[in-house]
Amino acid sequence: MRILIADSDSGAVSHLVKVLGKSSYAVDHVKTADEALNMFKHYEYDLFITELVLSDLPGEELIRQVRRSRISTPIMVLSVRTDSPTKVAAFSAGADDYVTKPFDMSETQARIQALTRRSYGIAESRLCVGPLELDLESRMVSVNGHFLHLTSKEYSILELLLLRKGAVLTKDMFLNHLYGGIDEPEMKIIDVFICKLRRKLQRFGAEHMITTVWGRGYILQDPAVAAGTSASSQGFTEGSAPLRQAG
Amino acid sequence: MRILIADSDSGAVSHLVKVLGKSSYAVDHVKTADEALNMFKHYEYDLFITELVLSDLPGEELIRQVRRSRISTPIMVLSVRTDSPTKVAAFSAGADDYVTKPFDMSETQARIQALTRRSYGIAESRLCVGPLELDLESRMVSVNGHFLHLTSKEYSILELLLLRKGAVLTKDMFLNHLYGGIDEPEMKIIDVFICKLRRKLQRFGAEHMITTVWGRGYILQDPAVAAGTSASSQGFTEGSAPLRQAG
DNA sequence: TATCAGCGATGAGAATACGCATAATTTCAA
DNA sequence: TTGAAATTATGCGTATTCTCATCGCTGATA
Repeated sequence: MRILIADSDSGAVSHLVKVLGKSSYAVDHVKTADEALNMFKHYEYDLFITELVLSDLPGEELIRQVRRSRISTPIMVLSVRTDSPTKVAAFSAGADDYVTKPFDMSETQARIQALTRRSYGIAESRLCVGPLELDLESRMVSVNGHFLHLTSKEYSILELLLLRKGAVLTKDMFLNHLYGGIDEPEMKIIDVFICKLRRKLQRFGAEHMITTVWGRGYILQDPAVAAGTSASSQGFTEGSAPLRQAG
Repeated sequence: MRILIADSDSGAVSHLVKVLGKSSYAVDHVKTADEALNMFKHYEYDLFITELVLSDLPGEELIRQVRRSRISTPIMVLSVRTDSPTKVAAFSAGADDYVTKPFDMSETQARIQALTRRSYGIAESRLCVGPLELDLESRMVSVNGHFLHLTSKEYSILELLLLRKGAVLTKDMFLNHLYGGIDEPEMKIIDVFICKLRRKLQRFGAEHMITTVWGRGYILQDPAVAAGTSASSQGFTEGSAPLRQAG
Protein backbone atom coordinates (compact mmCIF):
# COMPACT_ATOMS: atom_id res chain seq x y z
CA MET A 1 0.00 0.00 0.00
CA ARG A 2 1.57 3.19 -1.14
CA ILE A 3 1.10 6.63 0.44
CA LEU A 4 2.43 10.03 -0.50
CA ILE A 5 2.61 12.63 2.26
CA ALA A 6 3.17 16.32 1.58
CA ASP A 7 3.96 18.20 4.74
CA SER A 8 6.58 20.77 5.59
CA ASP A 9 6.14 20.53 9.33
CA SER A 10 8.13 17.71 10.85
CA GLY A 11 6.33 17.19 14.13
CA ALA A 12 3.35 14.89 14.46
CA VAL A 13 3.45 14.05 10.79
CA SER A 14 6.89 12.52 10.93
CA HIS A 15 5.54 10.34 13.69
CA LEU A 16 2.70 9.34 11.40
CA VAL A 17 5.21 8.51 8.70
CA LYS A 18 7.02 6.21 11.10
CA VAL A 19 3.87 4.50 12.29
CA LEU A 20 2.66 3.94 8.75
CA GLY A 21 6.05 2.70 7.70
CA LYS A 22 5.98 0.10 10.41
CA SER A 23 2.53 -1.02 9.30
CA SER A 24 4.27 -1.88 6.03
CA TYR A 25 2.84 0.97 4.08
CA ALA A 26 5.32 2.30 1.55
CA VAL A 27 5.46 5.98 2.40
CA ASP A 28 7.01 8.76 0.35
CA HIS A 29 7.38 12.04 2.18
CA VAL A 30 7.83 15.36 0.37
CA LYS A 31 7.87 18.91 1.66
CA THR A 32 6.53 20.98 -1.21
CA ALA A 33 3.64 20.92 -3.63
CA ASP A 34 6.05 20.90 -6.50
CA GLU A 35 7.75 17.76 -5.27
CA ALA A 36 4.37 16.15 -4.69
CA LEU A 37 3.23 16.83 -8.24
CA ASN A 38 6.49 15.49 -9.50
CA MET A 39 6.04 12.26 -7.57
CA PHE A 40 2.58 11.88 -9.04
CA LYS A 41 4.11 12.08 -12.47
CA HIS A 42 6.25 9.04 -11.81
CA TYR A 43 4.35 6.86 -9.39
CA GLU A 44 0.91 5.72 -8.42
CA TYR A 45 -0.36 6.00 -4.90
CA ASP A 46 -3.22 4.54 -2.94
CA LEU A 47 -3.51 7.63 -0.79
CA PHE A 48 -2.28 11.20 -0.72
CA ILE A 49 -2.06 12.97 2.60
CA THR A 50 -1.39 16.70 2.50
CA GLU A 51 -1.11 19.77 4.66
CA LEU A 52 -3.15 22.78 3.65
CA VAL A 53 -0.26 25.16 4.02
CA LEU A 54 2.73 24.36 1.89
CA SER A 55 5.53 26.75 1.12
CA ASP A 56 5.04 26.98 -2.62
CA LEU A 57 1.32 26.52 -3.16
CA PRO A 58 -1.87 26.55 -1.11
CA GLY A 59 -2.83 22.94 -0.40
CA GLU A 60 -6.26 23.54 -1.81
CA GLU A 61 -4.76 24.58 -5.11
CA LEU A 62 -2.48 21.55 -5.02
CA ILE A 63 -5.49 19.29 -4.62
CA ARG A 64 -7.15 20.99 -7.52
CA GLN A 65 -4.09 20.48 -9.69
CA VAL A 66 -3.88 16.84 -8.75
CA ARG A 67 -7.50 16.32 -9.69
CA ARG A 68 -7.04 18.25 -12.88
CA SER A 69 -4.33 15.77 -13.84
CA ARG A 70 -6.98 13.07 -13.61
CA ILE A 71 -5.39 11.46 -10.62
CA SER A 72 -8.14 9.83 -8.63
CA THR A 73 -6.06 8.79 -5.64
CA PRO A 74 -7.97 9.48 -2.42
CA ILE A 75 -6.80 12.64 -0.68
CA MET A 76 -6.76 13.24 3.04
CA VAL A 77 -6.14 16.75 4.30
CA LEU A 78 -4.32 17.29 7.57
CA SER A 79 -4.62 20.80 8.90
CA VAL A 80 -4.69 22.97 11.99
CA ARG A 81 -7.58 24.91 10.55
CA THR A 82 -10.93 23.87 11.94
CA ASP A 83 -13.29 26.37 10.35
CA SER A 84 -16.04 25.07 8.18
CA PRO A 85 -15.40 27.22 5.07
CA THR A 86 -11.85 25.95 4.85
CA LYS A 87 -13.01 22.36 5.14
CA VAL A 88 -15.74 22.83 2.57
CA ALA A 89 -13.25 24.42 0.20
CA ALA A 90 -10.90 21.46 0.60
CA PHE A 91 -13.66 18.98 -0.11
CA SER A 92 -14.88 20.90 -3.09
CA ALA A 93 -11.35 21.04 -4.45
CA GLY A 94 -11.37 17.26 -4.41
CA ALA A 95 -10.39 16.07 -0.95
CA ASP A 96 -11.92 12.89 0.41
CA ASP A 97 -11.34 13.43 4.10
CA TYR A 98 -10.25 16.22 6.41
CA VAL A 99 -8.53 15.65 9.72
CA THR A 100 -7.66 18.46 12.08
CA LYS A 101 -4.38 18.70 13.93
CA PRO A 102 -3.61 17.68 16.54
CA PHE A 103 -5.00 14.37 15.42
CA ASP A 104 -5.69 11.14 17.20
CA MET A 105 -3.33 8.54 15.80
CA SER A 106 -5.62 5.52 15.91
CA GLU A 107 -8.58 7.37 14.47
CA THR A 108 -6.40 8.70 11.67
CA GLN A 109 -5.11 5.24 10.97
CA ALA A 110 -8.68 3.98 10.78
CA ARG A 111 -9.54 6.75 8.36
CA ILE A 112 -6.52 5.96 6.24
CA GLN A 113 -7.61 2.37 6.13
CA ALA A 114 -11.14 3.31 5.13
CA LEU A 115 -9.86 5.53 2.33
CA THR A 116 -7.40 3.05 0.93
CA ARG A 117 -9.74 0.11 0.85
CA ARG A 118 -12.39 2.31 -0.70
CA SER A 119 -10.02 3.24 -3.48
CA TYR A 120 -10.06 -0.40 -4.52
CA GLY A 121 -13.84 -0.38 -4.43
CA ILE A 122 -13.88 -2.50 -1.32
CA ALA A 123 -16.02 -1.84 1.71
CA GLU A 124 -14.96 -4.52 4.15
CA SER A 125 -11.63 -5.05 5.75
CA ARG A 126 -11.91 -8.78 5.35
CA LEU A 127 -11.12 -10.16 1.94
CA CYS A 128 -11.87 -13.74 0.94
CA VAL A 129 -11.13 -15.94 -2.01
CA GLY A 130 -11.93 -19.60 -1.70
CA PRO A 131 -10.22 -20.98 1.39
CA LEU A 132 -8.15 -17.83 1.78
CA GLU A 133 -8.97 -14.99 4.13
CA LEU A 134 -7.11 -11.76 4.67
CA ASP A 135 -7.94 -8.99 7.11
CA LEU A 136 -6.64 -5.59 6.02
CA GLU A 137 -6.87 -4.22 9.50
CA SER A 138 -5.19 -6.87 11.57
CA ARG A 139 -3.07 -8.09 8.66
CA MET A 140 -3.95 -11.65 9.55
CA VAL A 141 -4.09 -14.25 6.84
CA SER A 142 -5.68 -17.65 7.14
CA VAL A 143 -6.20 -20.65 4.91
CA ASN A 144 -8.91 -23.13 5.80
CA GLY A 145 -8.86 -21.64 9.28
CA HIS A 146 -5.10 -22.01 9.77
CA PHE A 147 -3.29 -18.75 10.35
CA LEU A 148 -0.25 -18.13 8.22
CA HIS A 149 2.89 -16.42 9.30
CA LEU A 150 3.75 -14.10 6.45
CA THR A 151 6.61 -11.68 6.32
CA SER A 152 5.86 -8.08 5.58
CA LYS A 153 6.62 -8.30 1.87
CA GLU A 154 4.81 -11.57 1.46
CA TYR A 155 1.79 -10.02 3.08
CA SER A 156 1.91 -6.97 0.86
CA ILE A 157 1.98 -9.09 -2.24
CA LEU A 158 -0.94 -11.19 -1.13
CA GLU A 159 -2.78 -8.04 -0.12
CA LEU A 160 -2.51 -6.61 -3.60
CA LEU A 161 -3.53 -9.91 -5.14
CA LEU A 162 -6.66 -9.93 -3.02
CA LEU A 163 -7.47 -6.25 -3.43
CA ARG A 164 -7.43 -6.79 -7.16
CA LYS A 165 -8.51 -10.38 -7.34
CA GLY A 166 -9.37 -11.55 -10.80
CA ALA A 167 -7.05 -9.03 -12.40
CA VAL A 168 -3.65 -9.76 -13.86
CA LEU A 169 -0.99 -7.92 -11.90
CA THR A 170 2.38 -7.23 -13.43
CA LYS A 171 5.62 -7.29 -11.53
CA ASP A 172 5.77 -3.55 -11.96
CA MET A 173 2.53 -3.22 -10.07
CA PHE A 174 3.87 -5.31 -7.25
CA LEU A 175 7.07 -3.29 -7.09
CA ASN A 176 5.04 -0.13 -7.00
CA HIS A 177 2.79 -1.46 -4.28
CA LEU A 178 5.68 -2.65 -2.13
CA TYR A 179 8.29 0.01 -2.35
CA GLY A 180 8.81 3.73 -2.17
CA GLY A 181 9.83 5.58 -5.29
CA ILE A 182 13.54 5.34 -4.73
CA ASP A 183 15.65 2.21 -4.49
CA GLU A 184 13.27 -0.36 -5.75
CA PRO A 185 14.99 -3.72 -5.95
CA GLU A 186 15.20 -5.85 -9.07
CA MET A 187 12.01 -7.11 -10.58
CA LYS A 188 13.10 -10.69 -10.16
CA ILE A 189 12.41 -10.75 -6.44
CA ILE A 190 8.70 -10.66 -7.09
CA ASP A 191 8.78 -14.21 -8.33
CA VAL A 192 10.79 -15.22 -5.32
CA PHE A 193 8.08 -13.88 -3.04
CA ILE A 194 5.38 -15.43 -5.18
CA CYS A 195 7.16 -18.73 -4.89
CA LYS A 196 7.35 -18.45 -1.10
CA LEU A 197 3.72 -17.41 -0.88
CA ARG A 198 2.61 -20.33 -2.97
CA ARG A 199 4.45 -22.73 -0.76
CA LYS A 200 2.95 -21.29 2.40
CA LEU A 201 -0.54 -21.42 0.94
CA GLN A 202 0.04 -24.97 -0.21
CA ARG A 203 1.06 -26.08 3.24
CA PHE A 204 -2.55 -25.70 4.33
CA GLY A 205 -4.16 -27.00 1.23
CA ALA A 206 -4.62 -23.89 -0.88
CA GLU A 207 -3.05 -24.93 -4.14
CA HIS A 208 -3.20 -23.28 -7.51
CA MET A 209 -4.55 -20.01 -6.24
CA ILE A 210 -1.85 -17.82 -7.72
CA THR A 211 -1.68 -18.46 -11.43
CA THR A 212 1.12 -17.34 -13.70
CA VAL A 213 0.08 -15.41 -16.76
CA TRP A 214 3.03 -15.88 -19.02
CA GLY A 215 4.73 -12.70 -20.09
CA ARG A 216 2.41 -10.57 -17.96
CA GLY A 217 2.33 -11.41 -14.32
CA TYR A 218 0.15 -13.18 -11.82
CA ILE A 219 -3.52 -13.48 -10.99
CA LEU A 220 -5.35 -14.72 -7.92
CA GLN A 221 -8.34 -16.99 -8.36
CA ASP A 222 -10.42 -19.42 -6.45
CA PRO A 223 -9.18 -22.79 -7.71
CA ALA A 224 -12.51 -24.44 -6.99
CA VAL A 225 -14.27 -22.01 -9.28
CA ALA A 226 -11.56 -21.98 -11.91
CA ALA A 227 -11.57 -25.78 -12.10
CA GLY A 228 -14.76 -25.80 -14.12
CA THR A 229 -12.97 -24.93 -17.33
CA SER A 230 -11.15 -27.63 -19.16
CA ALA A 231 -9.35 -26.54 -22.27
CA SER A 232 -7.22 -23.72 -20.97
CA SER A 233 -4.42 -23.75 -18.50
CA GLN A 234 -5.89 -20.77 -16.74
CA GLY A 235 -9.58 -21.19 -16.41
CA PHE A 236 -12.15 -18.88 -15.01
CA THR A 237 -15.82 -19.16 -14.37
CA GLU A 238 -18.19 -19.05 -17.20
CA GLY A 239 -20.10 -15.81 -17.12
CA SER A 240 -18.22 -14.85 -14.01
CA ALA A 241 -19.20 -12.21 -11.51
CA PRO A 242 -18.43 -8.55 -11.96
CA LEU A 243 -14.86 -7.81 -11.08
CA ARG A 244 -15.42 -4.62 -9.25
CA GLN A 245 -17.91 -3.89 -6.57
CA ALA A 246 -19.85 -0.76 -7.18
CA GLY A 247 -18.69 1.81 -4.71
CA MET B 1 -28.30 10.05 -5.98
CA ARG B 2 -30.12 8.02 -3.44
CA ILE B 3 -29.43 8.21 0.29
CA LEU B 4 -30.73 6.13 3.16
CA ILE B 5 -30.66 7.65 6.62
CA ALA B 6 -31.19 5.61 9.77
CA ASP B 7 -31.75 7.82 12.79
CA SER B 8 -34.23 7.71 15.63
CA ASP B 9 -33.62 11.22 16.86
CA SER B 10 -35.52 13.78 14.90
CA GLY B 11 -33.55 16.94 15.67
CA ALA B 12 -30.63 17.99 13.55
CA VAL B 13 -30.94 14.93 11.35
CA SER B 14 -34.38 15.79 10.11
CA HIS B 15 -32.95 19.12 9.12
CA LEU B 16 -30.25 17.29 7.20
CA VAL B 17 -32.91 15.25 5.47
CA LYS B 18 -34.61 18.43 4.35
CA VAL B 19 -31.43 20.04 3.15
CA LEU B 20 -30.36 16.96 1.21
CA GLY B 21 -33.80 16.62 -0.27
CA LYS B 22 -33.53 20.16 -1.59
CA SER B 23 -30.11 19.39 -3.07
CA SER B 24 -31.80 16.87 -5.34
CA TYR B 25 -30.82 13.83 -3.37
CA ALA B 26 -33.54 11.23 -2.97
CA VAL B 27 -33.59 10.57 0.75
CA ASP B 28 -35.24 7.71 2.57
CA HIS B 29 -35.45 8.11 6.32
CA VAL B 30 -35.95 5.16 8.66
CA LYS B 31 -35.82 4.94 12.44
CA THR B 32 -34.64 1.42 13.14
CA ALA B 33 -31.92 -0.94 11.99
CA ASP B 34 -34.53 -3.43 10.98
CA GLU B 35 -36.21 -0.97 8.66
CA ALA B 36 -32.85 -0.01 7.24
CA LEU B 37 -31.93 -3.60 6.41
CA ASN B 38 -35.33 -4.03 4.87
CA MET B 39 -34.81 -1.02 2.63
CA PHE B 40 -31.47 -2.41 1.52
CA LYS B 41 -33.25 -5.54 0.41
CA HIS B 42 -35.41 -3.61 -1.96
CA TYR B 43 -33.38 -0.65 -3.11
CA GLU B 44 -29.89 0.39 -4.01
CA TYR B 45 -28.36 3.42 -2.42
CA ASP B 46 -25.39 5.61 -3.15
CA LEU B 47 -24.89 6.44 0.50
CA PHE B 48 -26.03 5.20 3.88
CA ILE B 49 -25.99 7.57 6.83
CA THR B 50 -26.59 6.06 10.24
CA GLU B 51 -26.66 6.85 13.92
CA LEU B 52 -24.60 4.66 16.21
CA VAL B 53 -27.41 4.21 18.72
CA LEU B 54 -30.55 2.73 17.29
CA SER B 55 -33.35 1.25 19.33
CA ASP B 56 -33.09 -2.29 18.05
CA LEU B 57 -29.41 -2.80 17.20
CA PRO B 58 -26.09 -1.11 17.88
CA GLY B 59 -25.18 0.90 14.79
CA GLU B 60 -21.84 -0.81 14.60
CA GLU B 61 -23.55 -4.16 14.35
CA LEU B 62 -25.88 -2.77 11.73
CA ILE B 63 -22.91 -1.71 9.63
CA ARG B 64 -21.42 -5.13 9.96
CA GLN B 65 -24.65 -6.74 8.84
CA VAL B 66 -24.89 -4.47 5.86
CA ARG B 67 -21.36 -5.33 4.83
CA ARG B 68 -21.98 -8.98 5.39
CA SER B 69 -24.81 -8.75 2.89
CA ARG B 70 -22.21 -7.65 0.35
CA ILE B 71 -23.62 -4.17 0.14
CA SER B 72 -20.73 -1.90 -0.63
CA THR B 73 -22.58 1.39 -0.42
CA PRO B 74 -20.48 4.04 1.33
CA ILE B 75 -21.48 4.48 4.97
CA MET B 76 -21.29 7.65 7.03
CA VAL B 77 -21.73 7.44 10.78
CA LEU B 78 -23.35 10.29 12.68
CA SER B 79 -22.90 10.11 16.41
CA VAL B 80 -22.63 12.06 19.62
CA ARG B 81 -19.77 9.86 20.71
CA THR B 82 -16.38 11.43 20.15
CA ASP B 83 -14.04 8.88 21.69
CA SER B 84 -11.44 7.29 19.51
CA PRO B 85 -12.18 3.60 20.27
CA THR B 86 -15.78 4.05 19.18
CA LYS B 87 -14.69 5.72 15.96
CA VAL B 88 -12.10 3.07 15.23
CA ALA B 89 -14.67 0.35 15.85
CA ALA B 90 -17.07 1.99 13.43
CA PHE B 91 -14.44 2.23 10.72
CA SER B 92 -13.37 -1.32 11.26
CA ALA B 93 -16.97 -2.49 10.98
CA GLY B 94 -17.00 -0.98 7.52
CA ALA B 95 -17.81 2.72 7.85
CA ASP B 96 -16.29 5.20 5.43
CA ASP B 97 -16.66 8.37 7.44
CA TYR B 98 -17.55 9.43 10.95
CA VAL B 99 -19.09 12.76 11.84
CA THR B 100 -19.75 13.83 15.39
CA LYS B 101 -22.91 15.58 16.53
CA PRO B 102 -23.56 18.38 16.69
CA PHE B 103 -22.34 18.64 13.16
CA ASP B 104 -21.70 21.52 10.87
CA MET B 105 -24.18 21.36 8.06
CA SER B 106 -21.99 22.60 5.24
CA GLU B 107 -19.05 20.43 6.22
CA THR B 108 -21.29 17.41 6.40
CA GLN B 109 -22.74 18.18 3.01
CA ALA B 110 -19.23 18.41 1.63
CA ARG B 111 -18.39 15.04 3.15
CA ILE B 112 -21.54 13.52 1.71
CA GLN B 113 -20.55 14.79 -1.68
CA ALA B 114 -17.06 13.41 -1.31
CA LEU B 115 -18.47 9.99 -0.47
CA THR B 116 -21.01 9.88 -3.28
CA ARG B 117 -18.93 11.29 -6.10
CA ARG B 118 -16.72 8.22 -6.08
CA SER B 119 -19.54 5.92 -7.05
CA TYR B 120 -19.50 7.25 -10.61
CA GLY B 121 -17.62 5.95 -13.56
CA ILE B 122 -16.89 2.32 -12.94
CA ALA B 123 -15.32 1.09 -16.13
CA GLU B 124 -16.64 -1.99 -17.84
CA SER B 125 -13.84 -4.40 -18.46
CA ARG B 126 -15.61 -6.98 -20.56
CA LEU B 127 -15.71 -6.82 -24.32
CA CYS B 128 -17.97 -9.03 -26.41
CA VAL B 129 -18.49 -9.76 -30.07
CA GLY B 130 -20.75 -12.62 -31.02
CA PRO B 131 -19.57 -15.77 -29.26
CA LEU B 132 -16.34 -14.08 -28.22
CA GLU B 133 -15.72 -12.57 -24.81
CA LEU B 134 -12.62 -10.84 -23.55
CA ASP B 135 -11.97 -9.49 -20.09
CA LEU B 136 -9.44 -6.70 -19.94
CA GLU B 137 -8.69 -7.16 -16.26
CA SER B 138 -8.11 -10.85 -16.11
CA ARG B 139 -7.04 -11.17 -19.74
CA MET B 140 -9.32 -14.16 -20.03
CA VAL B 141 -10.80 -14.91 -23.43
CA SER B 142 -13.66 -17.26 -24.07
CA VAL B 143 -15.54 -18.50 -27.08
CA ASN B 144 -18.95 -20.03 -26.55
CA GLY B 145 -18.01 -20.47 -22.92
CA HIS B 146 -14.72 -22.24 -23.60
CA PHE B 147 -11.68 -20.46 -22.32
CA LEU B 148 -8.77 -20.08 -24.67
CA HIS B 149 -5.16 -20.19 -23.79
CA LEU B 150 -3.62 -17.28 -25.64
CA THR B 151 -0.02 -16.20 -25.53
CA SER B 152 0.81 -12.65 -24.62
CA LYS B 153 1.07 -11.37 -28.18
CA GLU B 154 -1.95 -13.27 -29.37
CA TYR B 155 -3.95 -11.73 -26.59
CA SER B 156 -2.73 -8.24 -27.39
CA ILE B 157 -3.78 -8.58 -30.98
CA LEU B 158 -7.22 -9.82 -30.07
CA GLU B 159 -7.54 -7.07 -27.51
CA LEU B 160 -6.91 -4.41 -30.11
CA LEU B 161 -9.32 -6.06 -32.50
CA LEU B 162 -12.02 -6.00 -29.86
CA LEU B 163 -11.29 -2.51 -28.63
CA ARG B 164 -11.73 -1.29 -32.17
CA LYS B 165 -14.19 -3.82 -33.44
CA GLY B 166 -15.72 -3.03 -36.80
CA ALA B 167 -12.75 -0.96 -37.87
CA VAL B 168 -10.03 -2.01 -40.26
CA LEU B 169 -6.73 -2.26 -38.42
CA THR B 170 -3.52 -2.05 -40.38
CA LYS B 171 -0.46 -4.07 -39.54
CA ASP B 172 1.20 -0.85 -38.52
CA MET B 173 -1.43 -0.38 -35.86
CA PHE B 174 -0.86 -3.86 -34.54
CA LEU B 175 2.89 -3.40 -34.49
CA ASN B 176 2.46 -0.19 -32.62
CA HIS B 177 0.05 -1.76 -30.15
CA LEU B 178 2.34 -4.70 -29.51
CA TYR B 179 5.74 -3.08 -29.44
CA GLY B 180 5.17 0.61 -28.98
CA GLY B 181 7.69 1.60 -31.61
CA ILE B 182 10.77 0.10 -30.04
CA ASP B 183 12.43 -3.04 -31.36
CA GLU B 184 9.69 -3.77 -33.79
CA PRO B 185 10.06 -7.00 -35.73
CA GLU B 186 9.09 -7.51 -39.35
CA MET B 187 5.55 -6.64 -40.27
CA LYS B 188 5.00 -10.18 -41.49
CA ILE B 189 4.78 -11.37 -37.91
CA ILE B 190 1.25 -10.01 -37.65
CA ASP B 191 0.09 -12.53 -40.25
CA VAL B 192 1.47 -15.28 -38.13
CA PHE B 193 -0.35 -14.19 -35.01
CA ILE B 194 -3.59 -13.61 -36.85
CA CYS B 195 -3.32 -17.08 -38.27
CA LYS B 196 -2.76 -18.63 -34.87
CA LEU B 197 -5.59 -16.65 -33.39
CA ARG B 198 -7.99 -17.73 -36.10
CA ARG B 199 -7.17 -21.32 -35.49
CA LYS B 200 -7.72 -21.05 -31.76
CA LEU B 201 -11.01 -19.29 -32.24
CA GLN B 202 -12.07 -21.88 -34.78
CA ARG B 203 -11.36 -24.72 -32.40
CA PHE B 204 -14.39 -23.68 -30.38
CA GLY B 205 -16.65 -22.73 -33.23
CA ALA B 206 -15.89 -19.07 -33.78
CA GLU B 207 -15.18 -18.99 -37.47
CA HIS B 208 -14.93 -16.03 -39.79
CA MET B 209 -14.60 -13.48 -37.05
CA ILE B 210 -11.32 -11.98 -38.19
CA THR B 211 -11.67 -10.92 -41.78
CA THR B 212 -8.83 -9.96 -44.07
CA VAL B 213 -9.14 -6.66 -45.88
CA TRP B 214 -6.80 -7.21 -48.74
CA GLY B 215 -3.95 -4.77 -48.89
CA ARG B 216 -5.17 -2.98 -45.77
CA GLY B 217 -5.31 -5.16 -42.73
CA TYR B 218 -7.84 -6.99 -40.61
CA ILE B 219 -11.23 -6.38 -39.10
CA LEU B 220 -13.18 -8.11 -36.35
CA GLN B 221 -16.88 -8.66 -36.81
CA ASP B 222 -19.64 -10.82 -35.50
CA PRO B 223 -20.11 -13.27 -38.40
CA ALA B 224 -23.82 -13.57 -37.68
CA VAL B 225 -24.29 -9.83 -38.01
CA ALA B 226 -21.73 -9.29 -40.75
CA ALA B 227 -23.41 -11.87 -42.97
CA GLY B 228 -25.78 -9.27 -44.35
CA THR B 229 -23.62 -6.20 -44.10
CA SER B 230 -20.89 -5.71 -46.64
CA ALA B 231 -17.77 -3.99 -45.43
CA SER B 232 -18.87 -0.52 -46.38
CA SER B 233 -18.71 0.60 -42.79
CA GLN B 234 -15.12 1.74 -42.91
CA GLY B 235 -15.20 4.40 -45.57
CA PHE B 236 -12.43 2.48 -47.29
CA THR B 237 -14.77 1.22 -49.92
CA GLU B 238 -13.46 0.93 -53.40
CA GLY B 239 -16.14 -0.64 -55.49
CA SER B 240 -16.93 -4.11 -54.32
CA ALA B 241 -15.75 -5.05 -50.85
CA PRO B 242 -12.53 -7.04 -51.03
CA LEU B 243 -13.19 -9.29 -48.10
CA ARG B 244 -12.02 -12.79 -47.75
CA GLN B 245 -12.31 -15.40 -45.09
CA ALA B 246 -9.40 -17.58 -44.29
CA GLY B 247 -10.05 -21.27 -44.20
C1' DT C 1 -4.19 -15.02 -68.63
C1' DA C 2 0.16 -13.66 -66.94
C1' DT C 3 2.39 -11.40 -63.44
C1' DC C 4 3.28 -9.71 -59.07
C1' DA C 5 2.48 -8.36 -54.44
C1' DG C 6 0.02 -9.75 -50.34
C1' DC C 7 -1.57 -13.51 -47.45
C1' DG C 8 -1.82 -18.33 -44.92
C1' DA C 9 0.52 -21.83 -42.86
C1' DT C 10 4.39 -24.25 -40.83
C1' DG C 11 8.32 -25.52 -38.16
C1' DA C 12 12.75 -24.79 -36.06
C1' DG C 13 16.04 -21.99 -33.71
C1' DA C 14 16.50 -17.87 -30.90
C1' DA C 15 14.98 -15.32 -27.33
C1' DT C 16 12.64 -14.70 -23.27
C1' DA C 17 10.28 -15.66 -18.92
C1' DC C 18 9.71 -18.56 -15.10
C1' DG C 19 10.57 -21.63 -10.83
C1' DC C 20 13.32 -22.52 -7.47
C1' DA C 21 17.56 -23.16 -4.91
C1' DT C 22 21.10 -20.88 -2.84
C1' DA C 23 23.99 -17.22 -1.50
C1' DA C 24 24.71 -12.52 0.00
C1' DT C 25 23.10 -8.69 2.39
C1' DT C 26 20.28 -6.01 5.39
C1' DT C 27 17.34 -5.32 9.36
C1' DC C 28 16.03 -5.63 13.94
C1' DA C 29 15.46 -7.20 18.49
C1' DA C 30 17.85 -8.99 22.40
C1' DT D 1 27.28 -6.37 19.24
C1' DT D 2 25.47 -10.46 17.94
C1' DG D 3 22.39 -13.80 15.99
C1' DA D 4 18.18 -14.83 13.68
C1' DA D 5 14.99 -13.60 10.40
C1' DA D 6 13.81 -11.14 6.48
C1' DT D 7 15.04 -9.27 2.25
C1' DT D 8 17.57 -9.05 -1.96
C1' DA D 9 20.64 -10.84 -5.54
C1' DT D 10 22.19 -14.41 -8.57
C1' DG D 11 22.41 -18.44 -11.26
C1' DC D 12 20.71 -22.21 -13.91
C1' DG D 13 17.66 -25.68 -15.82
C1' DT D 14 13.24 -25.76 -17.91
C1' DA D 15 9.25 -24.23 -20.26
C1' DT D 16 7.09 -21.17 -23.27
C1' DT D 17 6.87 -17.89 -26.68
C1' DC D 18 8.58 -15.11 -30.51
C1' DT D 19 10.49 -14.51 -34.88
C1' DC D 20 11.88 -15.47 -39.33
C1' DA D 21 12.52 -17.99 -43.54
C1' DT D 22 10.04 -20.48 -46.65
C1' DC D 23 6.62 -22.22 -49.73
C1' DG D 24 2.31 -22.49 -51.80
C1' DC D 25 -1.79 -19.91 -52.59
C1' DT D 26 -4.95 -15.81 -53.50
C1' DG D 27 -6.42 -11.63 -55.35
C1' DA D 28 -5.43 -7.37 -58.04
C1' DT D 29 -4.16 -5.36 -62.28
C1' DA D 30 -3.38 -4.79 -66.96
